[in-house]
Amino acid sequence: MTPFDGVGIGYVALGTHASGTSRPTIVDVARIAGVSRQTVSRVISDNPRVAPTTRRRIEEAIEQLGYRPNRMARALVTQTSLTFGFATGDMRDLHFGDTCAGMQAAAREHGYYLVVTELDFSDDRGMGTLETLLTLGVDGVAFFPSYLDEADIELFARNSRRPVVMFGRASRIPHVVSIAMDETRAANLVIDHLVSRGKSRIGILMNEMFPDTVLERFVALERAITTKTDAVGAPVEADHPKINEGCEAAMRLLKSHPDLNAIVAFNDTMAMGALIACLDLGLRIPQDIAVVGYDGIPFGATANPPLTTIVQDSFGMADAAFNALLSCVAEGTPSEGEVQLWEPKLLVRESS
Amino acid sequence: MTPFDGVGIGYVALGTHASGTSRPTIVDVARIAGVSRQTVSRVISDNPRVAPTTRRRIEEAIEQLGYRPNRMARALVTQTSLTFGFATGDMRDLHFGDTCAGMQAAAREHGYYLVVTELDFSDDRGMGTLETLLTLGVDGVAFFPSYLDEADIELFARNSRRPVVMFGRASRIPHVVSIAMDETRAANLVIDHLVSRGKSRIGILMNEMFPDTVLERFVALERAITTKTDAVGAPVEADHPKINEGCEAAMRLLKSHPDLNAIVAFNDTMAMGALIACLDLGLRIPQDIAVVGYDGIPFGATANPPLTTIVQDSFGMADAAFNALLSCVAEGTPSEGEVQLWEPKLLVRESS
DNA sequence: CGAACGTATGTGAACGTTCACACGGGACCC
DNA sequence: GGGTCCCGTGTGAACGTTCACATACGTTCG
Repeated sequence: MTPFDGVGIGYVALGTHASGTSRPTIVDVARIAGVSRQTVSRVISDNPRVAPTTRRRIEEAIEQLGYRPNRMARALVTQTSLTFGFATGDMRDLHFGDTCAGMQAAAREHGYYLVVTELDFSDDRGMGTLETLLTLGVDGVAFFPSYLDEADIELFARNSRRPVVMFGRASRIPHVVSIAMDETRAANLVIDHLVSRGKSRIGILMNEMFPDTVLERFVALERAITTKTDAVGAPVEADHPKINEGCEAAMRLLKSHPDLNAIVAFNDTMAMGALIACLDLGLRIPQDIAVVGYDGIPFGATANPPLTTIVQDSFGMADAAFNALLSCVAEGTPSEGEVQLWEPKLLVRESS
Repeated sequence: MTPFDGVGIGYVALGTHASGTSRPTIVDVARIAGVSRQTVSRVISDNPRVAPTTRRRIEEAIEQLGYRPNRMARALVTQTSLTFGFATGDMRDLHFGDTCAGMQAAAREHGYYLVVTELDFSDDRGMGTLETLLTLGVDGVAFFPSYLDEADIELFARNSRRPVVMFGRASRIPHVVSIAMDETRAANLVIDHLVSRGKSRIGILMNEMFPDTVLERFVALERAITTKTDAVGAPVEADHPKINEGCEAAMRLLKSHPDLNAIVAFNDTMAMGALIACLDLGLRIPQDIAVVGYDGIPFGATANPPLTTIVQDSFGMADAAFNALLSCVAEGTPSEGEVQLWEPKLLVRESS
């Protein structure tokens, strides 16, 4: 059928992989090249102290055997794996995706490797996953804290004895570098913009998950609303940060507060749900009601109408996270923690 | 400032992590519990052959030290890491995201661990990344082949000596399980539907990347069009599978073929770009032109108008991939390869 | 009552690599 | 010509764990 039929060179006739035959080791290479393991080790770690002819012979042996050094064995002795871990709440959230891509790119550039995993909240709110990452031998961890609170994170940073970077919350936690958007600034951008459009009866759609992370955004928005409009605080509905739930939450919000003329959502996904709800209710966007989201995901541009949103430089923040991990590895983690605050931008489209 | 100020118990006054102090090992636990390493080893691997009192003493020592077994050391001797690797072209593609989430869920359920990475195409079309995954010690690999061709994949499967699952291409490659949607069936669903709507002048928007993967979809569509309409083949434009590029490709397509009354795009993201292009050109959707995508991403529902799309059960396919890896580990990889063909569904919305 | 067995625990070796150090030989210098 | 140095290479130990086997001590049974 395929051009590959009957190839299977080197396999026993069992019909399955000859899994007993394991990969070649450094000793195999050494034997073929007629040198000791250490000399091979020097070649694969680019140590210049090897004679050119020997080096060539070893390289040929490596090529011939298809040898690749075993990272685990190497990590076991060096206590260093050139691997960072990245943990996120939901791989499918595009904001996480951008961050992940940014870290991948930075890692690649520096010869590092990135291991990505989803936090399992049921395992001690996610702590279990982080711990497991460590046992995999990563040199440092960056993560979105999701359900973890400050005490969890500090405990983890202390026990891990590895650099730890946290995204999305601006808390100064010992031994932890946190990288977050300036929520106060973002809230001011949003509310100033809405007020300038004549919208001052503003409702909020929040994420019901990740209480501590969400709180910063919510508090900042409420404060901005109280400061810049006649209202004291704002009505809020919380739900999952997905389209359908965003739609339902917006429905509830508009039912209980029919006088609203603007909705700010926790993220673009919820905001797009809110757009659907508003159109369903026969409201014109933005004349009757304005909708604003957070994150700047590309699909916001295809929404009906295209969505106004707070854009954060996820890619740049990820790059910063990687470099923070790297410099912690080199110079040690700052014991008092460190907070990097990133500037948000408001991307005005037709929904406001 | 925070309630955690001045905690730093156990840290030296250098202002940085005491990175010299490494994590506790099995020997530390053994010493504290007054037993040998092997007895501790038995406890952490749930071996029943340990006296209850001893077990409790050891468990206390583990708790007290915060001991976690080192996966790498364990993998080094067992040659088994309970970890599978997953490699994808673009973390941000939602179709990949669903697959990744599905594998994570399955892995979790079986006590396995999943390591996710993006393929670095510049490193031997992605082979480098796959090889690196292996050196990390995974027990098997699932991946989207992207730029890899059949020869690459077969070579990798042969050299890896580990189970390999490939997504998205229905090729029977020795030692490889491939899991793919039935492209012929999908193409027939799309074209039948369009024809039934009176659309028979159909253009195609393809992904310019990943030639071999894209080819199956393209060939299936062209064959269906030739079979079911008067046309012989269909005009096609290729570009990156993103919104902007989808929009531009659609513009080019409609400029060179103004008579088209339907566009089928490689994925929903491109299709949503096509929607924008059509609206820009003043075409009514679906009256003047119908648009159909592939993948069934949730944002399709928020597009203007909501997008008709081919839905594949990414989550289920991911689950199947995990189980295939698991059974290969247990029973050996089938030497002739195996193809799992999954049934697509057509989700009709307002764009067609 | 001694052999046979079972149960709880310990010991040496191994996994694949690097580190610290040792070794032999040639070049250089006084 | 002997000391010093550098260069290329090799050796034993170590990383943290499990495996295969050994040991010590009961208990059971003919």
